[in-house]
Amino acid sequence: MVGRKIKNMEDFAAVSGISRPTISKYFNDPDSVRVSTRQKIEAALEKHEYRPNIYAVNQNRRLTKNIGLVVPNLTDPFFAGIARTIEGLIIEAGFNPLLLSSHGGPDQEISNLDSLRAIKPAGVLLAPLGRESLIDQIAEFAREVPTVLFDANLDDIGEAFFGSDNNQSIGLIVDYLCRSGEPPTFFELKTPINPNAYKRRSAYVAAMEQLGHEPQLVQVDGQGWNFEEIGFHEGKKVLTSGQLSTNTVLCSNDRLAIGLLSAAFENGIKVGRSADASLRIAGHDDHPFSRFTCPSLTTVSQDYDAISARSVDSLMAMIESGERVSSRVEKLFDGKLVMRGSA
Amino acid sequence: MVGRKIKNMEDFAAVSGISRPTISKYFNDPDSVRVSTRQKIEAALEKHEYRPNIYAVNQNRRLTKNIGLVVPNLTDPFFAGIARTIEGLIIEAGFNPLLLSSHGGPDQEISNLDSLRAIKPAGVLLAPLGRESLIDQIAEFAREVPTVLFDANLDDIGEAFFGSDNNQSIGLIVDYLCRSGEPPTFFELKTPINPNAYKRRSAYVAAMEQLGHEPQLVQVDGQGWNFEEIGFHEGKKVLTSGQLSTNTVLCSNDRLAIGLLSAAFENGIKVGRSADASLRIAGHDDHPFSRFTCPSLTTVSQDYDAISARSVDSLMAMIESGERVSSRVEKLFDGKLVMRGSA
DNA sequence: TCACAAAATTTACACGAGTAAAATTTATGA
DNA sequence: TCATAAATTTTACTCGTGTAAATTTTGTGA
Repeated sequence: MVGRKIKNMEDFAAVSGISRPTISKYFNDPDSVRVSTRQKIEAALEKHEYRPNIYAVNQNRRLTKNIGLVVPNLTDPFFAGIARTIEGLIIEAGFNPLLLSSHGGPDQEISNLDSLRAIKPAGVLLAPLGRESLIDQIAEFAREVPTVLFDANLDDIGEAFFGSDNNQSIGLIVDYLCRSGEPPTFFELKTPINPNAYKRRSAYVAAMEQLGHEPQLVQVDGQGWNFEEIGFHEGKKVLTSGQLSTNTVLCSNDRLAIGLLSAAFENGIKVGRSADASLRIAGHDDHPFSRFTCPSLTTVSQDYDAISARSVDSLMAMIESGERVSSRVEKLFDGKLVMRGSA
Repeated sequence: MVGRKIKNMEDFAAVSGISRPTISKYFNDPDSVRVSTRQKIEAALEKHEYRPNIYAVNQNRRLTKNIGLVVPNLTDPFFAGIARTIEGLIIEAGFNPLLLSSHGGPDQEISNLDSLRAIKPAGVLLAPLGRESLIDQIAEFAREVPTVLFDANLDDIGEAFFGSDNNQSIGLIVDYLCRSGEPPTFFELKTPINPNAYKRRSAYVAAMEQLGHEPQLVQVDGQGWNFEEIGFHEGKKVLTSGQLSTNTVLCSNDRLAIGLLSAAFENGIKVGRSADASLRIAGHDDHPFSRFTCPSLTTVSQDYDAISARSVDSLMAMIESGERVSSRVEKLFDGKLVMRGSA
């Protein structure tokens, strides 16, 4: 209100009648100063509006309060949702999240790690793309900065990994599909960009074999992250060429399934589990849009609340203890069957 | 490779045989030093791996190289896509984008502006939520920091605004729908959170009246950003209660339309422009998923490449000149009709 | 009232740069 | 070869804060 502007901590110390080091102490932990002085500081704070320059703060602190959060592709609502959840948890823990997206590109992923190095984060949560070629660079980063992986695992990189148990979740839906109709054909990319896709493929094969059915893989061409597009175009080919040996398709992920649903619709193929339908389609992930496809998509949901919570917890524990963990933790969470209209 | 680590600019100056101030100059503009010294520096850079501490840099620079980018909701693929485009443009211009999402909440929006204040950005690109209650705070922010608005306008706030011409785009699709069938009913939220929604409502009314039809508004309840959900639930009610006086519905945005499509499907109503369809549905925005709905969604696309480019350009011009513009610029871009299966 | 510990203050230095002014070197052209 | 301007170096100060050590003040209990 009054007088000249407060431009630094010294000015603020002057108007609040407290020494600068004590002010500094207050901002690092308000409870570390005497109650009476805290009240003085907070009274002054209301009148004068001051807050520490974060650049000066971070330059001098041993460790910043920044946490990096890297997701493969923010354009995918699935990851956007997860990012939002994790951001919230980081803030709750008193840190500043810094969200970066690799946009599906390995180069961008490395560039993101470089940006993170520059801000000297206390820790990083990374959902890697999983490209072999760059694993060494990621490994080196994880050696420099406390890093927790989620969503996709990289052997022995980072202090911990939290993700979904693809064996369990794929097993679950394969089992359901077999019980309720013809065994599923597996629809996926020939060369997936996501490491989870490979796990799901082998999980499918294993599940089918265990149930005494022969696995049927339909592997289509396609690059990049526009899965709906790929599912649509390649799905059209598959549907018209008679490649499907059963009336049931399990897609490697929901976005492929959304494209395939669209292809089926355009070809006049009725999808669903009703008597007059000729095709069943199921997905994996419980993508935010899966509820609103026509018909709504039967899928498996990942327990992303648990994955997010454990990832953040484990990173925080590491940061607070100041030590790297001795043995790397890997924890896989179970998926849940989400039965809807399409299968 | 050799010897001790480079920990600051002084160390690096030593190993490269150049004085520290010259090194500093180099990092601010490599072309500002003699070619021969630039080569020496770059040679040393390859051997020794050093880069300036961004906190120390930003503390001392008059102006940081940070550009804030605030979008209403990153979970919406529409905004995620725009954010990605703009981020790219900011990087091209030699600045560091800092992406923040308001998550649809006015409080988060203000909190984002606060975070931005802390990093002292050279400029900010803001797509505001448009809540009346907080306009003063946003206005104050825009006075402190060079700000360009996009997507949604706030009167007289910021140095410029770039967005879509809702009158033109809504006019376009109303015209098309009227020419190709029954005039559309307008499906929207009773109390929209987005200022564009109000513009679209009045644009619809104006377009209908101009064509000699009576505007029909169906305004449904619903809070928040889960438009598909609202479109689905409220759409079901509307479809069963016979509120629609025509067989054509124009939704205020694509996400509502996606929900409504889903509702129609579940009620066994065939949507499209074929003879056997009993309902036409159209949207607005050309949402990334609109191509893959069943049937695919007829809509209007916004020219977001132009909006992004002009927004960034105009902010950069302001930053480089160091001056605020004298007269506020407002530019609206035309939308394009995207004809697909649903109408 | 006194002793004692906890908290605050004073003092001093560090962090890693930007930057301005003066002195020096280098490159360029006649 | 010399004059000249441009680039570089030297020197010195600045930014705003963290933090350690020594000293002083404050609060507490007997």
